[in-house]
Amino acid sequence: MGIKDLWTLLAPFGERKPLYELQGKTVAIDLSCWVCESQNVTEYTVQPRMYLRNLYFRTCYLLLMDVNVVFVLEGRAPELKYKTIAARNALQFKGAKPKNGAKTKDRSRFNHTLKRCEEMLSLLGLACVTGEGEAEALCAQLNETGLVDGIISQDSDCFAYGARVVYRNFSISQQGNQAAKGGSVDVYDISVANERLNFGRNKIIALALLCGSDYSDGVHGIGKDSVVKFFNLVKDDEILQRLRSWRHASIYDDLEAKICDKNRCTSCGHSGKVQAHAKKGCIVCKTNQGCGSSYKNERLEIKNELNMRSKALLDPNFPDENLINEFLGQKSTVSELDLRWRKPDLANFIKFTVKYLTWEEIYGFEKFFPILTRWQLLHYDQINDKTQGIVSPKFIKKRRTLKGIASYEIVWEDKGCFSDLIPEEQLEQFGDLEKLWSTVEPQNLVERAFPHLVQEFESKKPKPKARKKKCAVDEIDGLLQNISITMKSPVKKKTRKNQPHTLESFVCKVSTPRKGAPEVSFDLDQSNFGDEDDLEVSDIVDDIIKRDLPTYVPQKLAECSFFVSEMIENDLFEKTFGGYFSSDTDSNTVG
DNA sequence: GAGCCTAGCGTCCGGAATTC
DNA sequence: ACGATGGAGCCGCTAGGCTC
DNA sequence: GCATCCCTAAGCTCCATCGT
DNA sequence: GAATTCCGGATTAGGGATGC
Repeated sequence: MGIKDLWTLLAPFGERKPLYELQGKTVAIDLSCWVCESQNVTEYTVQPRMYLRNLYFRTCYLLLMDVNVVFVLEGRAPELKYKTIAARNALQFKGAKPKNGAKTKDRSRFNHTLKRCEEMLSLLGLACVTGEGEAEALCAQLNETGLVDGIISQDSDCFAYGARVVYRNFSISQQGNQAAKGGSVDVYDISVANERLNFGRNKIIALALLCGSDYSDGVHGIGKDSVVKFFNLVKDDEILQRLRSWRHASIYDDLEAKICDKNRCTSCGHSGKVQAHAKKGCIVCKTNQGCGSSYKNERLEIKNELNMRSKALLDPNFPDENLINEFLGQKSTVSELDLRWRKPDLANFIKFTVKYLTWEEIYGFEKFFPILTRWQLLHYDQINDKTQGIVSPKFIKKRRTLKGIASYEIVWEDKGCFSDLIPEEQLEQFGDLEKLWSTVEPQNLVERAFPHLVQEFESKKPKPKARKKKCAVDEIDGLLQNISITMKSPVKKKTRKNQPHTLESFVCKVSTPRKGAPEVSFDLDQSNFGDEDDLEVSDIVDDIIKRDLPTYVPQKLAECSFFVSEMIENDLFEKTFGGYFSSDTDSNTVG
């Protein structure tokens, strides 16, 4: 699809990005690309309207992500493209033969498909734009004139039509390497390619002429490598004139004669044979043996261009001016776009999906309801008639966080617009009607549209208890004043899950009575400790180092083998308690 | 390609690899 | 009466297999 | 009854129960 | 070179099985 090998050449400039990068942007969508893509997924007979289903979910995704979308439909196909269209028809409707009389090379059937898409999009409140020619041509024009930030398309033709940014391989799938971010897209910015390789729109058209595109087969025997080599010699704005000059310019005859001249050295380009220059040198190069090699590359480049030229001129129409005009000619003039998102039509959408997607009414409602509520949140202040076709927020149920976005779960109620939409038995089967009427919306939108609801919800909700201040090590000093060491049985108390490493908990642990060991317990005023105390042995030791403890404290601690071994391991015991013990005492106690 | 359904995880820390 | 505790249920996210 | 070893889980919130 | 992201290993608490 598009210009042969162009995506390969542009690949180094493409970047896989998460879809949220499109947030706030305006994008033109080549609708036919999405339709073709979906139809290629499954056999037409298995799922004839996959394109509608995927179009719906993709569009919803973009709308809920705050992307302004402009769908562009195909106009009249250029004659140049009839051959491609016939081939595409065969592929798209595989398994379902066209009805009697249907032409295989026109778009009547495909246009019918696009019309159905347009109908569904209009139920979503979105307008489509139809160009006079190819959709990608209009998309590119919108992009070139700055009316949209980029184009979602699979078709590399866009660049030949003048597109600046193309989003390719659009996917909202939660799977793959961008799963966590929810969908991804390849971003191609032609200005980057132009900047780095002087590879612009004219060269892309030249590539289409030489290698082939939807409009032509290109020149037989010419591939992207030789074309790229040739492109390196010519500036972007000179390339098309250069191709035109192939047929008439006499310079090519001279170059051909020069290349074929057997009395010209292929290394330096001067008179004489390369072997002779190698032995006796070149007079012009002023060498006695060998010669310069500056002509070597130039000769290869000239040969490459002459080779391409000879192949191209076998086609009497080369270069095809119709094709150049197709890409460069301005077909439609669009000076402004109506980007307004109109009110989604819930009732007719449900009828539409029952008819074309065989969805149950309640499923259609479930899928469409969040679109309607989002539209309401975005446009609430602009809705004049607040009774028709909208719902009212009943209350905020709870706070939610979706993909890191702080949100509220809102329960809505119908003011009588949507009764009888869903058959009673489906409602009964569904059960939880509050769930059916709930949506999750970003907090900022809810606060803007329904501040009273937020106020009500926040005032009802009990404020979380203020956490106690984290206890810094230097604050322990005061706390330790309250410690009194007594000889009594330790209080057996089940430790809390994820209990912090408090001095108390540590001492309790090491003082677990063993046979023959004196029992030690610390009475500590626990109330002054914070919830998040996170003291480890090193913290405790640091603290002990800082102050003068009564002699008996380290002595008691020294009796705790666990504590001592920890400290020895960390080379802390000597530093800390060196002053309290003689070496004899040490050797008796430690170990 | 995208949704649906089901099942399972949910500690911290530090170094290596990758990206900017 | 109040706070601590434990447990059930839920939440947010990810993954895999299947269906539309 | 206690110590030791080995294995596994590690989210949050609400609510009922229990002890002080 | 700094910042960020991943991933494997470490840490901690708790529970169960086993042995003394």
